[in-house]
Amino acid sequence: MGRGKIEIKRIENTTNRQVTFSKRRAGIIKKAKELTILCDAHVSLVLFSSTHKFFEYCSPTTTMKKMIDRYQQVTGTNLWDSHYESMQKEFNKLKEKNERLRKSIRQRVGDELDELNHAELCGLEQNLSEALKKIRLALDSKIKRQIDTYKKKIRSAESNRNKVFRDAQEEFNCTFEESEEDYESMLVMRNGNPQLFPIRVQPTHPDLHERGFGCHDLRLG
Amino acid sequence: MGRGKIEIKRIENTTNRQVTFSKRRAGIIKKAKELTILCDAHVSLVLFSSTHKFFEYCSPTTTMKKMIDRYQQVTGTNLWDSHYESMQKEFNKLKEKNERLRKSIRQRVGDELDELNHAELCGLEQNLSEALKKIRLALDSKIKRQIDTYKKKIRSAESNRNKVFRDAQEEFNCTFEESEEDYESMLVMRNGNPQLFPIRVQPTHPDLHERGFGCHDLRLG
DNA sequence: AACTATTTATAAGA
DNA sequence: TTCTTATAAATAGTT
Repeated sequence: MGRGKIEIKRIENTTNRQVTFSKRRAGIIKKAKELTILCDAHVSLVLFSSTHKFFEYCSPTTTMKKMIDRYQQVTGTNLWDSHYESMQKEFNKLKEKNERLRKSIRQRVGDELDELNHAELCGLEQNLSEALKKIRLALDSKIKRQIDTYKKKIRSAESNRNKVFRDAQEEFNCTFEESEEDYESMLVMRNGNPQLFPIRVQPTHPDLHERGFGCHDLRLG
Repeated sequence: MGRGKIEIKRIENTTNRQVTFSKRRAGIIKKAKELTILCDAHVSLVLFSSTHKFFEYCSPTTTMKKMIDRYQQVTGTNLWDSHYESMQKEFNKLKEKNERLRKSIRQRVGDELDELNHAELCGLEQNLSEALKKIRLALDSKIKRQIDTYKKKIRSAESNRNKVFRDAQEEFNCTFEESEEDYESMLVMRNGNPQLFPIRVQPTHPDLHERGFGCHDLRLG
């Protein structure tokens, strides 16, 4: 379309090439606009000239980003992933580690033991039984500390009672009879429920089975 | 350019619109190709029809990814960032989960128990003691199965020995004296080391302490 | 950048 | 969809 027919091959004359680029660039962008309007289409067009000048057109009904997202959905390529390959790798490594940890916990809960060989099973048994010892020691010392704390509190309450008792005797200038029953009922009134801190005798507490442990979510997320 | 001039506005007739899209799509892609060749340009063109059909053209001298990368460089927009951010979030979530799992394992090994309250400690104790029961059951049944297997092998070896013995008697047409010592030594020779499969008597195996379990890498990676 | 002869694209019809 | 063809539009070469 012009004064003469041209062959479609690289225009060697630089000036001529640039002029043609200018003309045809305007032409193709006009075509893109018309296609957008006439046919209700979404068009994105990116141009770089041989001199690295940049031009673009994108249908006003969309954005470049949306077009690229759609492009990826449709073509199945994932340009983001290749761009962040190293991060993706780290992500997958972490996922794998996560799964191994979950598996380890599952085995420590007593599931999926089939996958372990004899030595591993022995190791696991040994490991758990030692952990159990530690946990029982920790539990015992915790309870002892708690008992000590309350013994102290009781002693302090007792001495306070004695003081009040003496003050009362002084106040009324007489002597009260002191019975064990009075003492017990007094303590109960002070501390509320006297059963608040039961002492652990059995190593197991079935009522606590579902609390805190044994309810880990072992799915991958 | 056609039998009649048309106004540039949406073609309401659906069929007509699709036909026009087809024709003009071919036209614009041809123009893109020509621009690429004539002017040594880089062109990328993405099209979606009103019926969501996808078409593309990209100069063979480049790729869609390169064009998008260049586009971002030139425009200064960073389309990757939003993707990067969401990925980073996911990554951190995964890391947190990972740390929680590691802590759980550390507590199941008997470390960092201070951070647990009384109820949690009881729960953990309960949980581990039940797991230990399961593991011991699994270990016992594994050993039983192994013993059975070797009993069978021994029986089979024994019957084979008897057969050989009879064959030999037949062969030489005479009777051999059969002693327990011969039998034992024969078995030893057949099976190699007769101590290969020691039977587990004690529930713990201190020599296996460091094998397979108890050596988890609990650092974050 | 403008002009214009010509080629090319395509609207409408088959 | 594809082909045909009259006509509109794009543009090569020129000014």
